[in-house]
Amino acid sequence: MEKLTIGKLAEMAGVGVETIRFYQRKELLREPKITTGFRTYTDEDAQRIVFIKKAQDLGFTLSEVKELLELNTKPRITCGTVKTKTTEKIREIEIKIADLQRMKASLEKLACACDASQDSIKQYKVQECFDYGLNCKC
Amino acid sequence: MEKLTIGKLAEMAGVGVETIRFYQRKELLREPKITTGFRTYTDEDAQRIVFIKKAQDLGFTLSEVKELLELNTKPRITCGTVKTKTTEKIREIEIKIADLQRMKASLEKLACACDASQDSIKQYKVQECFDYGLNCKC
DNA sequence: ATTGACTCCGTACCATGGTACGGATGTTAT
DNA sequence: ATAACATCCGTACCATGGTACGGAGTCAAT
Repeated sequence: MEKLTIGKLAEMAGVGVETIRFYQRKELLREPKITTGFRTYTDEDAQRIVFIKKAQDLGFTLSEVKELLELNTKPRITCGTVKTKTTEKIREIEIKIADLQRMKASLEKLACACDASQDSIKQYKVQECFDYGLNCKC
Repeated sequence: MEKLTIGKLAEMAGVGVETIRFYQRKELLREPKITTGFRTYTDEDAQRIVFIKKAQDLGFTLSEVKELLELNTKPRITCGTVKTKTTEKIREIEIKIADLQRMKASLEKLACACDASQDSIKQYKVQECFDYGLNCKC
């Protein structure tokens, strides 16, 4: 297992040094003991950061990510606990997907309205274009 | 055209008074002259706020909404401009949906593994679940 | 042993999208 | 005319997710 300084870790994980310190303050990342003046990190820490970033990209907030990560680290975690948390997250994801699909549908109507009447739409204000798009039957 | 106080406007548009003042500071909303001690607003202001909220619901940030609204004041606004911005948003949303669907599939495997085996659960880490999916056969 | 790069640490600051406070002033109803 | 309420205005504050600063300590090489 490699020993990494905070700078190396940051580079490996593709984040800034300050971000790592921020995650430690937020308890998303362990704070290793200072063995020799500086802290030493491992590959696992890098993987954890990469995971945080990935989950974040998927629309999870840092506190949600923290919850997810706690599924691993909590002692005496039972199958039931994992399943409950996981199922909760699945529900949340489903809601997010539904929201995004609703947004997408509205935007598609808007885009379609723009296609439909190239000439006449030019006269419209943006608001009207939105209204037209949102009520458009295409 | 009705004369509205800020309170009436807020009520009409379904936002707080402070939100209106905030939008004015952000130049999303005009700041009407104080004719008689208080500012007077019109229906158009209400419609503008409603538009802002609508666009926000579609995933536009306030500065993106501002850009959209500025298309009105600029000459030769084309539907194409709106369409380009809209299409960009649609792409963003599609990517988010795809990511969430991948994540959901991974979490479903995890939940399934919880059902399948009580002993092996400790072997599974959330990260692995996200990264590679579980080796679960269910 | 000194330079230069890196780290440590607390703290301040940034953007986003608001929300709250509170004293002064204005309007409206009784 | 006086109470009751609304508005005005600057400013402070909130959460989220970081980013930057600066003095001090540490490490590794020349």
